Amino acid sequence: MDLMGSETISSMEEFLGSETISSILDVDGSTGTCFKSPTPSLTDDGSDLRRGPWTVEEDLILMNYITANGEGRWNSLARCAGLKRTGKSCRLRWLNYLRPDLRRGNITPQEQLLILELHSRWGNRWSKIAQHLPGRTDNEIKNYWRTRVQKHAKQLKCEVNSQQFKDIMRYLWMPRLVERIQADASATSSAKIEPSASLLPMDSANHEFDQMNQNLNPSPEISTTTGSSCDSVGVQLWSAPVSNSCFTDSCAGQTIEHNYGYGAQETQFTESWSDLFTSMCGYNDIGLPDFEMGGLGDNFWNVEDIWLSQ
DNA sequence: AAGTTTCACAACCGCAGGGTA
DNA sequence: CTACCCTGCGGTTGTGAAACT
Repeated sequence: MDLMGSETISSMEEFLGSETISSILDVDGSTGTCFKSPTPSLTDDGSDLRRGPWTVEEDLILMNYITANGEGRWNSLARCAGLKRTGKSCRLRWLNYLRPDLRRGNITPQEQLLILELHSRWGNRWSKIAQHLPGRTDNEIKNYWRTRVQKHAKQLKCEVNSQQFKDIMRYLWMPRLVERIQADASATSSAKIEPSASLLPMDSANHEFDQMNQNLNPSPEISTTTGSSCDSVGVQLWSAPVSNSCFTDSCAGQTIEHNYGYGAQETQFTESWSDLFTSMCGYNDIGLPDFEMGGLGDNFWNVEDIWLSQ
C-alpha cells in the first residue's frame, strides 16, 4: 500500500502538513502533547525494546516504513523497520497518532452528539463507535468519555451506566447539543442571530429552568449549585420544555412558546428525534430509536453544561 | 510566586479471538 | 487437536499543561 505516493518522508511536516505538525511537535522537537522530553526506557524483561513516548526519529522511521510497505503484520514490521518497539506499540502509534487521515482538534458538537447516541446503543464499544466518526480513534473517544462524561456522572453522584444518568444525557444534554448545532448553523447562515438557551450564560439558563421547576413543583430543597445530587430523579414529572430542540414523537406537531429572556421563541415540533438527529449528524443508517419524555428531577437543570463548553 | 489539583491524552497492559503451523 | 503467534479491543496509568488556591 502506497499511502502517500512518495517514496520516503524526511520530516514530520512533509507527512502531516505544516499546520498539523505545529500542533504535534513541541519546542524541543519531541512528539505528542504530553511528553515534552521523551526518554523511552527499556522494557523490564531484559530485551532492548523501548517503551514510553515516541521520538521524532522513531515516528519518521515508522511512517517511512508504512509508506513504503503498508501497515499490518506489526511485529515483523517493527523488526524490519529497525524499531526497538513491540508490534503493538507500533500499531498503536500509527493508528492513534500518525495515520494521515486522523482528524485533530476538539470534538465538535455533532461528534459529541453522535458519541452520546452511539454509546447509549452500544456501550463501551469504542472501536465500533469510532468507525462512525471518521478521523477519530477509539482511544480518543474513550478518553473523551472518561474525562467529560464520567467526570460529570461522578459530580452528579450517578452511576454512569444508571438509567438516571442516561436520562440526563438523553433529555438534557443531547437536546442541548442539538440546539447548539442549530444555533451554530443559523449563526453561520444568517447575520441575525436568534439567541437560544444554549447561547446564554449557564447561570441565566439555569435560572430559567429553576423558575420553571419552582412553578411546577415547588420544593424547598431545589439546589442551584453545580454537581447537585440526583436523589430526586424520577420524583417529578418533566413538563417544561428544556429547549426548542427537545422534541419527541409525542410532542410532534405541538407549538410551544418559551422565553429565555431575549424575546419569545416559537417552535413547531414537527420532526422526530431520529429525523432531526439524522439531519444534525448527517447520519441515516443506524436506525435511531425514538425517544420519549420521561420523569426527570429538577436538579437536572442545574448541572453544569459540559457539552457546550469546549 | 509557589504549591496543589484537575485536565487531557498518549501509551501501556491484559485479555480474547482468529489464524496457522 | 493444540500450541503459538498476531491482532484488536477495552481498561488503566503516567505525564505535562493548565487552572486553581
